[in-house]
Amino acid sequence: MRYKVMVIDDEPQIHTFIRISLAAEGFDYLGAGTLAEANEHLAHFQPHVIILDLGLPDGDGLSFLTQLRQTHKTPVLVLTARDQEDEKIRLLEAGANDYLSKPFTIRELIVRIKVLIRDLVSLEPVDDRVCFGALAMRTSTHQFWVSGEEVVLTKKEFAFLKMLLDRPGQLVEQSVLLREVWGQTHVEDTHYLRVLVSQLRKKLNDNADEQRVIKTEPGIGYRLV
Amino acid sequence: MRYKVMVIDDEPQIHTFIRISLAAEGFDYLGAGTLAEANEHLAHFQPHVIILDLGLPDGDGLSFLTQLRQTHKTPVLVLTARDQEDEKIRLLEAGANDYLSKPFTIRELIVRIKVLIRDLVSLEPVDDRVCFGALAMRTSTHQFWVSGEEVVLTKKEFAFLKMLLDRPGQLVEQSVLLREVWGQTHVEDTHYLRVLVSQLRKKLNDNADEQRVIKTEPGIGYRLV
DNA sequence: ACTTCGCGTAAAAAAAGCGTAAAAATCCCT
DNA sequence: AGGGATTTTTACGCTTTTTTTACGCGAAGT
Repeated sequence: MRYKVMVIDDEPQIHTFIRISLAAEGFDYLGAGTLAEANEHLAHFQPHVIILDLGLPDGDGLSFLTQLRQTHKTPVLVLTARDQEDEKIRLLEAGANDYLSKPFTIRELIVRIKVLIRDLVSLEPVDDRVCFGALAMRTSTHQFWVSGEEVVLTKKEFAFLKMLLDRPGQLVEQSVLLREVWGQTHVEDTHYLRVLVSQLRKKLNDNADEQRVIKTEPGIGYRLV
Repeated sequence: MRYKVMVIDDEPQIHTFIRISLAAEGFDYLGAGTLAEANEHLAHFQPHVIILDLGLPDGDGLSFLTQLRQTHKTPVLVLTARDQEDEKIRLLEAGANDYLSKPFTIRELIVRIKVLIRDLVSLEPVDDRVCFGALAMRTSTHQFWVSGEEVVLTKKEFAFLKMLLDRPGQLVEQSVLLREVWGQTHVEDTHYLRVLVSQLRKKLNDNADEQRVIKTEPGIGYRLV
């Protein structure tokens, strides 16, 4: 199992340092120079750990973190130039899992990454099957079942249902679904959701009146019941 | 749920500081001055988190940690006087989950304890149900109940009731409600409130004269009773 | 006693939101 | 490069929600 570490920083030097050290430890490296790029990588490669440097050109690290935590629990280690206590506390409370202020040694960074993987990543279940009522899903093989019958889903359909199944019974907001499935640029295109849900319900035979599995909360989002 | 934090240190001053701060956060404090004492507590009280200062009179912290990890996975935060990198790395690799070198502020210690609890101890999902009298509401699923019966609410109705339920029994001003539910542009459209409350009372059967749950404070706002 | 103010209610009008179908564009294979 | 599957766009009917409007009532003030 190779773990993927995403590094978000705008200094190429830092990237070089970290990349070499990560490789030496057997980790895969994913580089991002901007938050936009980071969001791209997040959707495509699903990193196991994120190293986030503050003070990026295209946005504020704290709000990136807050937004990330709405959908992901990926461990985040924050790097910062200033050693300011208030900031430290705000970030940790917003969901950061560790914090390192410059200057730091690369050795310490690597050890802390390894601690995050040891404590938070490697204990996740190996069998990634998720169930809810008559629905079942396995991410690793991209399979989906309704009452034991396999149903073939498209990429978007799968991503949508995964969002709901990862939060069984909970309401997931439209904007969250749109951002996760279609990307930041389509957070307001709610008609995508309507078309997809309609299609999905046809596939799942989920039109038995008033007892739908995918429940619409008008104006807010969807949830499973 | 009260979390138990064990502090292992031989300086009484540190104990005092930490004990007071832990109490303020709602955590239970367990003090140990020696490793022998720590082992006692461990067996009897099963703490959720351990704060371990190095350089204790009766033994070496590293071997304590190594031994602990053979049987327990209780999160450990290590405190140390020296900021020596080799030691840091050795400890983290031996199973410590976080590390803080002196001098540190008590605030940072507390925040890091809270992070350990959040990330490693309290993995159970939180139930965000809020109750007041016969009313109950769960934000995460957007559900609402009156005397156990679910009542379906619209977006505005839900937002309005959430404002009142978040401040149980307290008076909430009209302008506050309007700003929160309808936005800054409608802070003076008090007729919105009247229409919505009327409709809401119908839904909640809240017209039993003079004993309404949603109480009007004429000219000021609303509150729950 | 009359006016004024704010509240509650009802009903109509407007807006927003949903589900569906089908066409157009795009993607992704071989 | 072709062709089927997928995604995006577009349009429309329909329901629900929100906003507007109107009116009656009672309390407080003049």
